[in-house]
Formats: sequence, C-alpha cells, structure tokens
Amino acid sequence: MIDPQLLRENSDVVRRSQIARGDSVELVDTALDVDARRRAALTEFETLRAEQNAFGKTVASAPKEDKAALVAQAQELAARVKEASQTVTDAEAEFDRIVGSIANPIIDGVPAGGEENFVTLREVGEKAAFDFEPRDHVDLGELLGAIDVTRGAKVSGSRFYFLTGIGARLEIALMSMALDKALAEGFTPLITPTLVRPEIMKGTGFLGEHADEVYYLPADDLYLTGTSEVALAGFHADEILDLSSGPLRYAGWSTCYRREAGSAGKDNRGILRVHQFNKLEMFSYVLPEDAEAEHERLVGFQEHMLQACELGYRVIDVAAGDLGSSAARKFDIEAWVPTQGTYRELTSTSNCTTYQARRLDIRYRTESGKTAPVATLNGTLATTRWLVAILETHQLADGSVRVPKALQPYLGGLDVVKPVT
RNA sequence: GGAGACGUCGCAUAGUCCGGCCUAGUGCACCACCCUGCUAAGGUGGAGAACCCGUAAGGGUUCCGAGGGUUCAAAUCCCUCCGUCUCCGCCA
Repeated sequence: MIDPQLLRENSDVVRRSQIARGDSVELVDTALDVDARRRAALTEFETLRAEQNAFGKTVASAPKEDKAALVAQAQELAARVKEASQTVTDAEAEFDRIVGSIANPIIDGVPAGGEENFVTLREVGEKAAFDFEPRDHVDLGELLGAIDVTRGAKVSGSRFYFLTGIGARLEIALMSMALDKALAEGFTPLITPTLVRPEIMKGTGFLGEHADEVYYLPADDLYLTGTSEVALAGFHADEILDLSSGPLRYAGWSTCYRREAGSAGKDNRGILRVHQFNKLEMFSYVLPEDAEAEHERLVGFQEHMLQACELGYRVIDVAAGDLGSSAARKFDIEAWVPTQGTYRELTSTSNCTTYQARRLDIRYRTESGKTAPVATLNGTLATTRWLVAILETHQLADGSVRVPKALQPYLGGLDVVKPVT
C-alpha cells in the first residue's frame, strides 16, 4: 500500500512512477477520487453516529412513560446510521482495491521501461573461457553423480530433480557458507514456515498479478511460499518494533516452491528453473531513512558470496517495469553461465521502502512518539541455482570440477570433485 | 478426529449469568512532578492504537481475538471463523 498522504499531497510523484513502470496513470486520479469519497462518507457516518450515541443516553435515562416515543425516534436514526455505515464500508473497500493496486513509487534513478531497460552497474570477475568444449551443468551433474533430473521427473514430474551424493553436499556447503556469512554480518538465522495463511501471502504482495505462480492448498486454505521473504515479512506483522538499537536483520533458510506457470518451454533443461529449491534469504527491518544504505549493504553481501564462489558476474539496476509491485528498487546479480554464453540471475535484492510494512502493519515509534511504517528489504544470499554457475565455471577438461577455496572447508577440504566411474 | 476451557486498553486481572450508571475498574510496570536523606516508601497527575475534521488549539468516530447478526442501545445475547490450553484417540 502506498502512503495515502503522498497520494493526496504529492500525486505527481506517484504519476511519474506509474509512467516509468508502464502502469496506468489514470489510476492515480481514480485513487484521489475514491479517497475523497471515502473521507466524505466517513465524516457523514461519524456525525450521525455521534448523534446516535448522544440520543442513546437520553433514552437510557428517560422516564418510563417517555421511552416509547424516544425509542421510535431512535429507530429512525439507527436506520440512517446503518445506511451511512454501509456507504463507508463500500467506499473503503473501493479505496483499498484502487489504491492497493498502485505499485510502490520507484526511487529516483531507477531506469524507466521494461525488462530489457536495466542498467548495468558493474561487471566483476571473468567470463569463464575454456580450451575445450565445456559441458553444461546437467552433463556435469550426471558425470559427477550430483544431479538426477530423470528420476526427479519420474517421482514428481518436470522441473523436479534429485541432488545426489556430492550434489547434495555441495548445496548444503553453499547454504552453510551463506549462513556463516549472514551470522558474521549480524543476521539472526530463522528456519521459516513454508505454508502460510492467505492474509500473510496477500500482505507480502505475492497474490497480485503473480498469483498463479503460487501453490495453493485449498483443503487447508494455505499457500506454499516461493521464498522465505513471505514468512520473514510476516514475522513482525501487526507489531510496533523497537529499532532504536539498529535494524532487525534475519536470515531465513527455507525450501521454496514455485509453479512456474507461463514459463513452459523456458529453461526446461537442468535445475535452472525448478518448482522446488532451497534458499537463504536476508531480510531487514530498518528506519525509512536508512533503507537505501541498507540496500547497498545487502547487495554488498551478495557480491562477497559470489566472489567467494569465484564467479564472474554483473550487478544490474532492474528497470521500473520489471520490479514487483512492492519494490521501489531492485538490484539483481547475474552470474556468467558459460554454456549459455550469458548472465543468469543468482540473486535479487529489493528495497520495499514502507510499502510492504504498511500492508502488514509493521511500525516503529518516531521521536515524537507517533508510529510510522518501517522499511523492509530482502535479498538472496544463496540458492540451489548457484550450483549451475559453480559447476560450469569451475569445470575441467575431464569433467572434474574445482571447488572454490572458500567452499572447501564446508566439504571437508575437498578441492576437486571427480567424475564417478 | 472426539470432549472441554479460554481469548478484555504493556503484563496480570474485574466486568459477561440479569444489554443502558463501562467515556472498560483494579494491581504491577512506565513517565512527570511533589514529599522524603539514602539502593526504598508515599502522594498527585499523566499515559494505548487507527482514522476523520481543523493552519492550530481542539473536537469527533472506531477498537474488549476477527467477521457477521439481534437491538433504540452489545465487552455483555446469537452465529461463523481464528488462536491458545487441557484430556482422550490416532500417528511417519
């Protein structure tokens, strides 16, 4: 939910954001209109209700013989109050529907336009090159006994897989390294629920236009989460936080579930795009004025991780039209995937400013003692997908894969993964 | 899955049977001041959240787990849902 005050007093900011995102500008005017109608209805109702309250006291304290006449009068008033109350309910529902559909106003500097209009902030490391024909991660996974997509499909269908042997160990190593990084940077680790209630799913904004990406269990009215961000954001829902001694930082470890509806035919091979994977996710609750600095910190931690994995990558400033509705800015880090000859997203970090917190009612106390919504940020620290880039980047001519130095301690010192015979 | 109890303004509780004197009482904790010579006690006052009107001072409305309903009037009566706890059953 955007700040209604911003809408009222600075609607041009919202309009400019809508343009940059390629969203409707007329929506802003509609929103202003429903806001005005909502407030008028409220005033009307409150006036009537005050009248009714006062009258109720008269009735209660009236002598018995006057009561009948007074009650008759009160009935009439009650009918008008009821009608006014319904008008308010309707007006507020309309307000929520319209204003709720406006995405978070982008931060100045976010490139306008769609997916292809991203801006590359920096390229780091080398694009791995080979003097032999490099194998892709599926072939490597098979050679190394690390990934079994055939049996994944047998058991669960397409886009499912088994991580086997060294593959399973590699994922655990990567996740553990990320967890240690998170701990070193002051994050509190959390293992989160992956099934959540509808209001939490809605509150985090995943039931908007991407609702068909989400697994839903009708028998229990629960949603499977596509990222622990959902549970991490819901963690402090309806709370007033004390941020006086600094931000609250959490690292959520969870399995993630995604339907990948509409991506049929895309990335069918391997484990690049799958229905289920593991992820360590950073999540920060900060003062609104600290959000942009925190965003830079998060992207910094992500870069440390990619560097530790000795991957070549670029950091991009995602264009406005490609942001989720909650994000005011998003940085993606894409690693070089040799067999695809292109960069593929390994991490994403979003600054949701106060948008998500307003919807989930997460606040802090300002110096004047008032409450105000906090800012929330999230970012990937490691996921199963990283194995794709790690395997392909560090492969050797015979199909062996060199283990990045930083990862070796998590594999009992193993420096090269060799093909199984 | 069965049976039962419960959910009140930070915490703990009163109020619910019998609807209106509840603008929700009390204790603890908290803040300010007063008093007091000693790691304290006592006194007075203040203090929740959201929204609306207003430049402001201030005024108003809503909130007793959530949502409906009955009623002139609901913390209180009725319904649905959510959650917590206890006992039994079942279970990887």
